[in-house]
Amino acid sequence: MSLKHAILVLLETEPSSGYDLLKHFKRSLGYFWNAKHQQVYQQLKRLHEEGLIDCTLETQQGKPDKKIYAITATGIDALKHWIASPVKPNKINDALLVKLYGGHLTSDQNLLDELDRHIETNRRTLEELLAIEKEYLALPEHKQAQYQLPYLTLRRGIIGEQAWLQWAEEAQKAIKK
Amino acid sequence: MSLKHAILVLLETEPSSGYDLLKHFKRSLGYFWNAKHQQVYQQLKRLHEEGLIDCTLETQQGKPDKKIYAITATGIDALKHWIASPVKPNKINDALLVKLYGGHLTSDQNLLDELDRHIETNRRTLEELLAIEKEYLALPEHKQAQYQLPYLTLRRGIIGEQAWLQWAEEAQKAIKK
DNA sequence: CCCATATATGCAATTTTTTGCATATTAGCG
DNA sequence: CGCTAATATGCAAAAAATTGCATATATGGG
Repeated sequence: MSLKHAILVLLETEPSSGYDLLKHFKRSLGYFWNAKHQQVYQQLKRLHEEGLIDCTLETQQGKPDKKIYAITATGIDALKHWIASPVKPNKINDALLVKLYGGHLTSDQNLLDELDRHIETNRRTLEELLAIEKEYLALPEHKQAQYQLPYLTLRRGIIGEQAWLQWAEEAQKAIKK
Repeated sequence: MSLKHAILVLLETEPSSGYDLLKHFKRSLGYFWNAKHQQVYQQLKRLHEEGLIDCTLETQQGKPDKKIYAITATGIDALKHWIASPVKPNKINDALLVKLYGGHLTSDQNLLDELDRHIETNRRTLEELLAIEKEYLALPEHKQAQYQLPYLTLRRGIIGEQAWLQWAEEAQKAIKK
């Protein structure tokens, strides 16, 4: 269960509301950690009960009220502890590959269409990542050094997407024969 | 929930016991679909109740009895239906990257050790995949054509692992400065 | 002989995730 | 004025995954 820790990592950087976190899960953390809004709100509630995070109500004008969560000292301890211990290797469950594996049960056209859809998505993701990289590379050196580790996760996203697209092209050609 | 479909895909190729399937989940399907034994047995039970698979008890000598499951006509229909409809894009939850993202809370050495561990694992996986590829490429052409689609999933594994290792090297260098 | 490993399956409880529903405000568009 | 989208949060139920425990046989090594 690292959703918990993913949230703590984000809150350690900056106090945020659930909604803010969700935006992060769609952006910076998004390519390597996914969470739905219900999951985030539930987890925040639990983390609050466990005393790992604080909560302050912020009234806004023009917008609904926000609950701003901040990590507590206990929370930082828990996070440090988690970070210091080995993480389990990443579990992969890729339905597209299951589909391809059993692809003889459908038409090549269906497989190609499916591939196209995913290529579209992945291409867009790659573009977003490259745009963020560009921003990063435009930062002064000390800022770059500061964000070195998050940048490495970005690199993982970029390299991963590029490899995926390379594979997809290969797969297209093979199916088209 | 594609564990269900992953199992059906495997059973469509060949009737198997839960234990057999588990071995597949550790091998051929293993790099893109993971399942624990309890999950497989539970799912088999459910699929049987739903009438998507048949079950025959096979008594063995020297070994415990086996339940051999085979896909039914209804099962094949369900599978074809699933394969014909678009799959959801793959959800990624990578704890290693969360850890790296919050890596300033621990020592560089800890991060490097962690990376080493994962590199070790991924390198071994890549080797296994390359060994399987070698076998595939040694097959006569008509056999290769027959296994074209599973081969593409293997290629995905290979390309993915290579890219991961490439990234890991980059990350190592960056952390070592 | 004991122990570990491989074969083979499963229940029960807990935890986590997903799905469906629900609400309230403000801004902008036609 | 009604519609949609963005902002902001949540409950409840169902489904899925994980964890812990449990069992039974056979083989091979020390």
